[in-house]
Amino acid sequence: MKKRSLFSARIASGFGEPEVNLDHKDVALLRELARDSRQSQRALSRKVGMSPPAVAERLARFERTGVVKQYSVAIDWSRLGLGVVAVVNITLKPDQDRGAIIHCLRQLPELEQLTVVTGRYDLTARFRISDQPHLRDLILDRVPALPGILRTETLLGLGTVDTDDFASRMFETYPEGAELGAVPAI
Amino acid sequence: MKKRSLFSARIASGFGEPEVNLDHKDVALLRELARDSRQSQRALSRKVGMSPPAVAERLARFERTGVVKQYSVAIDWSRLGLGVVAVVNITLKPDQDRGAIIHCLRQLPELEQLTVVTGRYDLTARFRISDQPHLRDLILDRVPALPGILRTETLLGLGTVDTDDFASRMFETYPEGAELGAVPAI
DNA sequence: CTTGAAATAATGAATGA
DNA sequence: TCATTCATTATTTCAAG
Repeated sequence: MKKRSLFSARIASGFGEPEVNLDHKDVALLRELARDSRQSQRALSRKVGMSPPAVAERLARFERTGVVKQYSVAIDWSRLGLGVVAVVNITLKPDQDRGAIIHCLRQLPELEQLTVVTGRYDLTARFRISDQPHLRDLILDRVPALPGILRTETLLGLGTVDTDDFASRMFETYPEGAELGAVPAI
Repeated sequence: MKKRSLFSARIASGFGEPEVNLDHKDVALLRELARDSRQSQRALSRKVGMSPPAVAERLARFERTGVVKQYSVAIDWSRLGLGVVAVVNITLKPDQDRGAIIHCLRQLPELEQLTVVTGRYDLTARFRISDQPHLRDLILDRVPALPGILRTETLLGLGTVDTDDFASRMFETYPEGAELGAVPAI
């Protein structure tokens, strides 16, 4: 079966920003950063077989080209009283301005993810909350109060797999010797 | 309006792990880490008004108590040829073992997020793909081939707001002087 | 990209609040 | 008990090859 090229170098057809080409050492570096972004350049240099200045230069290039948007931290929200996830599929009123409602939804601190979609719904929002009263307050009071929403459909999360480790897994799919840019056929 | 306590100290009702108590400096530290997790302990110590060893001790405590699961990196996937998101809502066959299908879905490298839910669907999956052929291969061939899936409903992503910055925004909602654990009423 | 020297940062012990 | 200072060790950065 033909392998699919994911990390190929091409220009994104006029929209957005140009794509970036990565070599094996870039992928190895990103894999290590995805695993632990706080390790030193020296530790990284040992793992990918380069000198520390070479690592520093590549990290700077990642930031310059925008491949790395930021170095962040994965929080266990259940330890901070925000262990409940609610997925809310939203249908907007016809001719509703998406920008306005998106702006309003962004004001809600519980919003974890908001995706504009085509299909059965117009938006899918993912909220992180603490408990039933919190859910009721959000779904029955605050979200319906927003202008332009025709109806919502709430799914209560029972557990999430793979929340934060897409990057780790994606870069780990490319072992040291593999052909760059090829996802193994499943 | 009553403020909702999010970061309160309590035991998570017998399930999961105990919750963790944070003070103002913890929140300030997590806010800085969410903004840039690669900055030095010195830089962190200056920003939160502590000595570097005190910062080191708190970072170690975050990891020990599990509040921080890992230090990660936010990738701009559109720069790597994975700029398209597809949300797939999945209904399982009755009496289907969730574990098996979840295990299969996890094998797909394109899976970015998988949430077990109650409501109209049984699972909602979020995939990251490159283009139309990739989407067709995934949605028409590989996902339906998985055992136990009754039907799927695909939403094509047109754009995502707030993918990675939930932590930043959540911790920024708690400014220096604010009462710990209170989300401002909207 | 690598090497080595200078600047900067992390770690741990001793100490004071 | 907790945070700070200081000395030691480690890392980052810069210049040169």
